[in-house]
Amino acid sequence: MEDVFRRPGQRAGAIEEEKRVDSVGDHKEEIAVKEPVLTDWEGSSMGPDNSRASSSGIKKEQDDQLESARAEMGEVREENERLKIKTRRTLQTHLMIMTKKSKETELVSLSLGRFSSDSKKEEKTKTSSSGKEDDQKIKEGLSLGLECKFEVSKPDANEALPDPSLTNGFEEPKEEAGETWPPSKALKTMRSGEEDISQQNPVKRARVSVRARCETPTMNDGCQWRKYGQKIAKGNPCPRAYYRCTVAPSCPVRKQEPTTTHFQCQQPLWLPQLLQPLPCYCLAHHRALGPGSTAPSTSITAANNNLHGLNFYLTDNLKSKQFYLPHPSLSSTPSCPTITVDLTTAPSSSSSPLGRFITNYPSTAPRYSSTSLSFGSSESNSMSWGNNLLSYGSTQPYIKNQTGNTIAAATKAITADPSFQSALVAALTSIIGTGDSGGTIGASQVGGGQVGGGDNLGVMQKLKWGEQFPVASSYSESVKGNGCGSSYLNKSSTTTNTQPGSLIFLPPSLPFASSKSASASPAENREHTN
DNA sequence: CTTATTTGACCCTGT
DNA sequence: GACAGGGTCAAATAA
Repeated sequence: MEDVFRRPGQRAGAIEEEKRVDSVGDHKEEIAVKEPVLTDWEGSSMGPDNSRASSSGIKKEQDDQLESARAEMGEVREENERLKIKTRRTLQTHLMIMTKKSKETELVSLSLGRFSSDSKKEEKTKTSSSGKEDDQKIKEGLSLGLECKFEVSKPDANEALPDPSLTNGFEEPKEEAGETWPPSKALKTMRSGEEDISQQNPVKRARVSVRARCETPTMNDGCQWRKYGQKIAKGNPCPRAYYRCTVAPSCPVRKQEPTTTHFQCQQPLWLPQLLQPLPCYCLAHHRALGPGSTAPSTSITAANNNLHGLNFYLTDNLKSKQFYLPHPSLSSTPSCPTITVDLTTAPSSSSSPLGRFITNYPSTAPRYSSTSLSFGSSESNSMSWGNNLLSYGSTQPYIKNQTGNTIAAATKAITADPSFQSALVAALTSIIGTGDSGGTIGASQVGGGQVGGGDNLGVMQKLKWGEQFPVASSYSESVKGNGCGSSYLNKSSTTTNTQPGSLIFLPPSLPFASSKSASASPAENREHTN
């Protein structure tokens, strides 16, 4: 019986156990109540049979029995009390875990709601709603609006869950979401590749958690989108919505997104969610794109030099932009590596020299210590994450400030792992999206391609009209002729099958030279004919 | 009345 | 050339 109490299971089970504890207590109290009856019975039954025995002897015997029974009862009661306390503690622990989990879910769902295309409807709903609960919700929304944190904080590692099934339950939805979202053509391709990887390394998906303060009340990407079409993509139950930017009448920027966000509340915050609030590419476009402007050759460099943050350089011919991730931390559980980028603190003023990257690059490192991050060889295309929080520091055996490492090596390392590509892209996108820079990652250099800085449109167009990137080409198959860099940005997130929106820069009236043809897109044809 | 959204049809591209 | 699929247009509809 004690074993039952000393093996607390899940919450429901614990409650049940508490009931059982109570019932046991009742039972023992029952014993206590019955005790006199027993003695009465003994006395009554023994009375006539032991009439010859001395009454004092019988009394002694009864007293002994009574005392022993009482002593036993006391022990049982103590034990019962101990078990009750223990069960309560267990329940409290479960309750704390559940509360924490619910808070996480809240964060996720609320943050996800931010990029919902129906933000106006949400606002309407919120404002029209009444009642204390609704007010509370509104307050939550407002507070989130003032400081929106895209954060999925996993339970602390030291708070070990009593039952692993709790963790499993938390991780489960993402798989379901992946399954309920049949991928499109490109996704199939990507998934097939990823599934192969995931079969070999079943739990190596990187999760990016970005903590960022939002300067504006709404998590707006700065563009005003107008829906102009909707289409059901083959193999995708969710129709794809087409939006065009209406900031300017002639704005060529368009984007496409899945029309439903239902699934998003079912899963932790993965890359696609982070990518959904698209940064205002069009603003950069409006700023950067002038008549006769040319597309600069742009490149991105990921650098980490101070070991306390990530610095991303976006450089082009004219200028370079540096994006600093103040407090990135790479944590992981055995099932899910997590990259946490804390943007809530002020960036350091220290700038970094170009050309450093965070990683050493052992060519043959199949497995790493629990506190190290490293990149596997390109053959295995795998990246292993340790069990503990990964931080950049000089003490890390594989994470060193190595000036000798070239960017090529870094990009090679990144190229080796798609999840890290996605993570990096997501991080960069989030940063640039929240920052005031017009810089936009057109396509990630992490795949050996190019990235747009302030004048990213040229790169976008360059991407769109022809030049394929080693990574982008594999990720944006569905875009086909439109190898749009931003499409890659978003398509890259389709590795998790949530099919985020993609952004398309329609060809402006600029005579971009293209390796393909000048009429790569139907829209362009139409524009020319019209 | 204005503006935004929906939705069927059309066009283009790739196979 | 036929077909499939994606992207866009534009009339109809809703707010």
